Parts: sequence; C-alpha cells; structure tokens
Amino acid sequence: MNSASELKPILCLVGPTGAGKTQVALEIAGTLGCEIVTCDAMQVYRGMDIGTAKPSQQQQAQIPHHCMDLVDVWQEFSAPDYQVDARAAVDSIQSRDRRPLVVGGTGLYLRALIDDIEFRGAPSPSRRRELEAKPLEELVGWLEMHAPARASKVDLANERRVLRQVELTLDVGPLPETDLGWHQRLSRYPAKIAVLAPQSREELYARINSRVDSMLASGWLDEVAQLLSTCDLWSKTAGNAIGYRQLISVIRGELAIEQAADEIKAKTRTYARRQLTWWRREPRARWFLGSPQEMSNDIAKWFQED
RNA sequence: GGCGGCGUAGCCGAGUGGCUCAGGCAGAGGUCUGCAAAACCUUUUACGGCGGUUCGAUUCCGCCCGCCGCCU
Repeated sequence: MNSASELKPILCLVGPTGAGKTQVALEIAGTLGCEIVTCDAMQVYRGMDIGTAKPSQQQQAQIPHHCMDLVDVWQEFSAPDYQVDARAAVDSIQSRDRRPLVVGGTGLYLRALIDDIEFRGAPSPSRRRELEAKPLEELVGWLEMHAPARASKVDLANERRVLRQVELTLDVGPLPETDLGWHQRLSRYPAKIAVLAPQSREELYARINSRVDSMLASGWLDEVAQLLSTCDLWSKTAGNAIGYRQLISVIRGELAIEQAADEIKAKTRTYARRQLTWWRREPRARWFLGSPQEMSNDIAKWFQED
C-alpha cells in the first residue's frame, strides 16, 4: 500500500435520504479523481435499483462504484459483510493511488468501515431461532446472571439487542476487560465526514415526498414485481427495505397503491430523521446545509484541505 | 321534508358522570458493536357549537351546525 495515500483521510459524504448525495458525489469524484465506495445497506442488493436510488448505468460508467450489487434479495447481508468488502475496496483504490469517496446513508456501515470495530461471534441461524422463541424477560435474566457487564450496556427493552448479547456471551464469553467500548471511536482509517442536508426540515420532507412520487412514476412497482417473480422469500434486510415492503403488499393485493405511497413517504421521513440523529453524535462530522448545487463546491473545497 | 346514525388531538380509533381519560400512525427528541431503510426508548396536541340537568359533564338531555345512510 502506498504510504502517502494512506495518510490522506478517507473522504466520506453522508446525509439523510434525498439530500442529493449522489449528485454531489459524482461531481466531486470527477474533479478530485475519486472512486466511489457506496455505504448503503440496501444498494448492496441486486435488482433493487429504483427504490434505493442507485446511480444510473451511465453515472456508474462515468465513475467506478464499489460495494454495490453485491448480493441477491434472498441473501442475508449485514455490517460485517460490508466491512470486509468496503475495506477491500478502499485498500484496492488506495493501492492504485486513487482516492476513495465513501457515499451513503447507513451510519452503522460507515463506522464498520472507518472505525476499529471488530465483529465477532457470527450468529448461528438455528440457535437464533431458538433464542427468538424465548420471552424477553428470560433472555434479560440470563444475561444479567451470566454477563452483567454486557447487560449493563444494552437497552434491556430491545429484544434484538439483548438476544445478540446473549449470543456473544455464548460464543465469545462475557465482556473482556480490554473492551474499550463503542464510544471510543478508534479510527482505523482517518476520515473526513461531510454531512449534506437540506437547510430546513420542510425542504427535506418536500424532497423526499416528491422523490417517492417520481420513483413510483419510473416503474418502481414493476421492478418489485419483477424481483418477486424470481424470488418470493426475501432476506430479512431486503424484505424490510422501505418501499419494497409496501409494494410487495400492493402486489399481493393487501394494500392500495395510494396508501402504499403515503406510507412509503412517511417511513422515509422517519428514516431521514433517524439518520440526522445518528450524525449529530458523530464528532468528526462537518455539516453542509443546503441544496446539492449550493454545497458541492464547499464540500469539495473542504475535502481538498489537507 | 321525515327517520336513523355519526361528530374524540394532524390522521385512524377505543372509552368514561369526577380518578395519572386507551392504543396506533404521523410530528419532535434520543439510543445504536451481525436484520441498521431495522429494532428500541422518551414525548407534544382532544372530546363540533350553544344551553340545560348535576356539587361536577367529553360522557345525560335539548337545540343548532356538519357529515353519512335510508325513506318520501
């Protein structure tokens, strides 16, 4: 690996859905000579194009994209998988003396990439099914008894998190003394994180609403029908994607399209809000509030400062 | 015109003569180490209007307004 490029921070462009990241990313990648590493939990799925707002074929031909279209909708994919793939992409880009530009909205995936997070204890599906059948109180009781340090760190009302801690206890034991914790934010890669977001909440929501309409107008429903015809049992992640879940119900005749559209907009807005919450806590983030056109230059300028 | 039903927060929707007056969605804030576009936590906003009965009415009664259905 080239040591000069290794010292340069990884450029990251994040923000809520609908802020205009793709547009800015393409511009910046063009002027700074970057390759794009997608940081999006849903764009890894092949065929989920319209609803995940994937860059077009032309756009992808213009700038190399990585970590996109990695798996099919029936395949499970999660943060550790992303970590492996994204780090490989970053290392490869840097070894070719180019600069990676990480673009996306999935906060956890970004941290999996740039922070020194080690995922351990891959869950076993059969045991997970067993644990899922147990009531929350039982899992909490077990955890408090066998791994009090873990119990004190999780949200005990959140069954999914508690269950994972039980799995970790079973597989890697109680929390090691050396565990520095999530909040240490030990960087594996130095990074510059630009958060792109519209000036106001109203503007963000307006952008989201009209984007959902234009996705539906460009054949989103057909895309889902197409995917559904090749596979009707989707992975947990893909099957939970906003919009896809609702459109599947429409195709199955369980939901009217107008209702689906409203629900998709509402869920997307909520999602955008949670994204903003995530980045508010990111100390390395620098915020750029405005439209993509307005912010593009400012972000590029900041990225170029070394 | 007659008869009946309904009117509860931005929306859906239970309920009650007084008590911390359901719940869901949306909105706002937050959490986040293998489903993260997920999961979870906290939280604002009500009883169509005017009278009456009552110690007390969102709840009971009357009138009015609005909506829906049926009849002529």
